[in-house]
Amino acid sequence: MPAPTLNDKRWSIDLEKRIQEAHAEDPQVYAQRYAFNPDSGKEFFVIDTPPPYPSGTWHIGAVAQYSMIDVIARSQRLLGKEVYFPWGVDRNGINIEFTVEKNTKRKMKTYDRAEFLELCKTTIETFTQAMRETARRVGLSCDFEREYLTDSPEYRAVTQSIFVELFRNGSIIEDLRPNIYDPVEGTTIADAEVERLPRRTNLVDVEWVCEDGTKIAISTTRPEMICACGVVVVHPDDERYTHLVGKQIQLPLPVDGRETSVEIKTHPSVKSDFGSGVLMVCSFGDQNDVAVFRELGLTPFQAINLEGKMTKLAGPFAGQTVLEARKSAIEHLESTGKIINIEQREQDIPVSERGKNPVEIILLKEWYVRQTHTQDRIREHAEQIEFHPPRNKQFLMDWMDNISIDWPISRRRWYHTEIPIWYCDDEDKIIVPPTGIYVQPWCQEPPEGSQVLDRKSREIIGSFDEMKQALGTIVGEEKVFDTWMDSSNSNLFVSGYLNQPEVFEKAFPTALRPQGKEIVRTWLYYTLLKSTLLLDQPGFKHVWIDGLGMDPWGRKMSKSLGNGIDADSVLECGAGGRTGSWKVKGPDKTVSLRANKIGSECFRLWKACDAQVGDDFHINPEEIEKKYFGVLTKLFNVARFASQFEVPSNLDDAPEGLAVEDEWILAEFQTTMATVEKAWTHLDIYTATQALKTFGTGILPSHYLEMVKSRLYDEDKAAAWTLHRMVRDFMTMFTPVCPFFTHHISSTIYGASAVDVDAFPSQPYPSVASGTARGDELRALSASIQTFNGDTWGHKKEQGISLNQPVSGVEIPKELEPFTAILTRMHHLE
RNA sequence: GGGUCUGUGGUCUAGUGGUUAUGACACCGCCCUUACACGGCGUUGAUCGAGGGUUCAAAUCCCUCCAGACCCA
Repeated sequence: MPAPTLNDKRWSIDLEKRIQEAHAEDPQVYAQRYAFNPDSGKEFFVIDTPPPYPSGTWHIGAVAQYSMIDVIARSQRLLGKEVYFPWGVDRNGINIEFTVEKNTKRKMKTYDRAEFLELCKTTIETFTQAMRETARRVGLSCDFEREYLTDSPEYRAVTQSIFVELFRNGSIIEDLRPNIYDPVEGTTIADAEVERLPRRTNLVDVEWVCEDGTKIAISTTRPEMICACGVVVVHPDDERYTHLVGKQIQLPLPVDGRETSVEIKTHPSVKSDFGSGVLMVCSFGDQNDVAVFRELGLTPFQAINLEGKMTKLAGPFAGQTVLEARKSAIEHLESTGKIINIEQREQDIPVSERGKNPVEIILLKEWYVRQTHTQDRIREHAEQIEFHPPRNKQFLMDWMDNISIDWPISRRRWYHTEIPIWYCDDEDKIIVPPTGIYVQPWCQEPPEGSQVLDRKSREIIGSFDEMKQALGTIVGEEKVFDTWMDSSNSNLFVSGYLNQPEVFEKAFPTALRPQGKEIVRTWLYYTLLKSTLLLDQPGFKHVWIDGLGMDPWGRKMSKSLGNGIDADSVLECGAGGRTGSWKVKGPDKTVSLRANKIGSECFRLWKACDAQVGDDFHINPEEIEKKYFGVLTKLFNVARFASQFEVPSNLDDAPEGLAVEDEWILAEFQTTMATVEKAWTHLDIYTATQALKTFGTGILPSHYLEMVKSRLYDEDKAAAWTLHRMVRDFMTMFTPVCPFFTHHISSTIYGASAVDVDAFPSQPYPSVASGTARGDELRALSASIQTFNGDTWGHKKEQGISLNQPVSGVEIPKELEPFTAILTRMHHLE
């Protein structure tokens, strides 16, 4: 018997790692395979990959999602596209600031700004390195050479230039408006960054007295805000209070610097059945207050300052923090006998997503991206984008329906992109840098080429270099951008906006935005907003929105629940014979999970096969191994079996004299090929992988191989050609899912790697293709063949005959008459 | 409190009006058969979350409820 050219007895994690290391060894070879080559003449397929944020370990769910983006990248290369699969790292933001504060036990604002920035940079670099390694380990075919960092001067320059462009076209404005503010971290935040946490609070019923002496109770959880009360409102239909509307009502607490009573008005937002049905509206206790103030045209009071302390307005409580003032206010009300009732209540209060601090609404002069005026236009653009799965488009639409205010983009933090503006003495002129130059206005003068603009009209007045002397003292902006202001440029950046105009021409709208569904309202929405405001175009051709990685019981993985699974431990499971074990907190008790071998190929196969895009997926290493490692073993062995037979010198053209079973399996194979090609074209990973798995572990080995074994041993040329042609093309089609597996097999047996193929394999035997009479006729026999084989194996078993022993009394059905010879030989019928 | 999505054997999953509901894993039974025992073959096992409705016909469409996830107030 000839020896197989595939030496390894079976697929293993050590083999996987050997192949992987060899793959990355030569940067030239790597670049040849995976780097973006804009001059290739092929159609572009630019992927706007989600630049991960380095913070310790990379979430296994995100790694799984990322590996599917890689499947898309590789499948598009296979379909002949020039793929740009960038590797970017998102490094701006408050997270790294928190990490540094925690590590050094010092608040950011106690540092020298430059010193703090340096600390952030070195800290984030160590996290970034770990992430690069995981990315390679899971087999991402990114263009690592061109790595981009969102905190690099190049990236930040693009953000700043886009800001200037948007400012000049009127999409960005500065204004004094109520903003959501985190007093602990000292910064404005956007609506999208607010979350809600349950807290116990006191609901206090306070007695207020009307000018006519009527006493009414008003319930509030925020008595300290009474000093900012601008109006007391009741529902217009609430007959209990009709007679009081228009009257003045006395504030129950002392105040300083404002009138001591307010008018009673009506407003439809009041819930008559809540408490007494009377509501005090303060600037600003919550978002509803903001809306009422705006609708009634009231002048807001500033009760809380930037440190989160009460202003002069609060009279005796001025200078206290919000919480202290709340306590003092209750004590004061109690001592004057104005408290009717206090009850403890569970309430969801708004906190900042990053710092978990209760937020306040404060009037601040900030920069905004205008968005309320352009929602319909974004919707029109979204209509032109293909969503995968289509239903996840709803997340975007729902969020857009909720948008009622502009997007505040300025932040009072440091490790972010600086707002590129200098203000002149006269307050009428501002200075902006030239396009493509990164500036830090808090510590730099405007660079050469900067321009002076009119602050109101946005017109260019002249060049800074010429006007310098006349401008007097200039002050650089200290504030920075919201990180989403950077992230929402990612598709522009990777498509070559500003830096490579000739590439951008062909690359935009960006082919694909893959992302998780939890950041639809931020990353996806803001990116679409930008492309609408800047270019009046949809940002993407396809948006691919995946579900979240959950624990084995379907719960979110989190540190506090103790149910996380480390990505590296799964990818390394089985390397060097080391098994993996995970202790995961389940709903009832801690469960110990064990697996012997997984690795990147098995992990990718699992994610590709186990869940449709968009569904949340459960991550259980035991299941990954049990369900999918065997598939790799099987496919490996089919290839190993094939490798012991000589590879025909001409694999492209079919030899004369194919047997009927060869034609039959080729008919089946070509149907699978058609399914796979269509699925890869439509970014449908699940269907492609399922089709390959079903064919490769089912009908091919169980029926065809068993049938033609004896012919192969007899050195039958037609059988060898059929088998080798199928194995080669199978590996090619499968390469997006398991690149190292298929690379190894194809280059070992056929001398050419499947990962380098840049055209989908052609039909090996067109005369039995889908739609041909001959092909349909043969495929119609598949069920019969499988049934007949199953019955015959079952019959032998019943008779206690081993499979290689002759058996009598088995009838071959009429429709399988053409297969009589081969079936007789296969089952040793007599 | 509201919205969106999801709910199919023990586990995961296919199936968007039409025979007896797909497949995988697990379980159990049998088999070392010249690629593979990290394998092969086979048997169990689901009133398709619950209830109601539309229809000749419902896992599939509609309503109500329950559970979970995500988002929002």
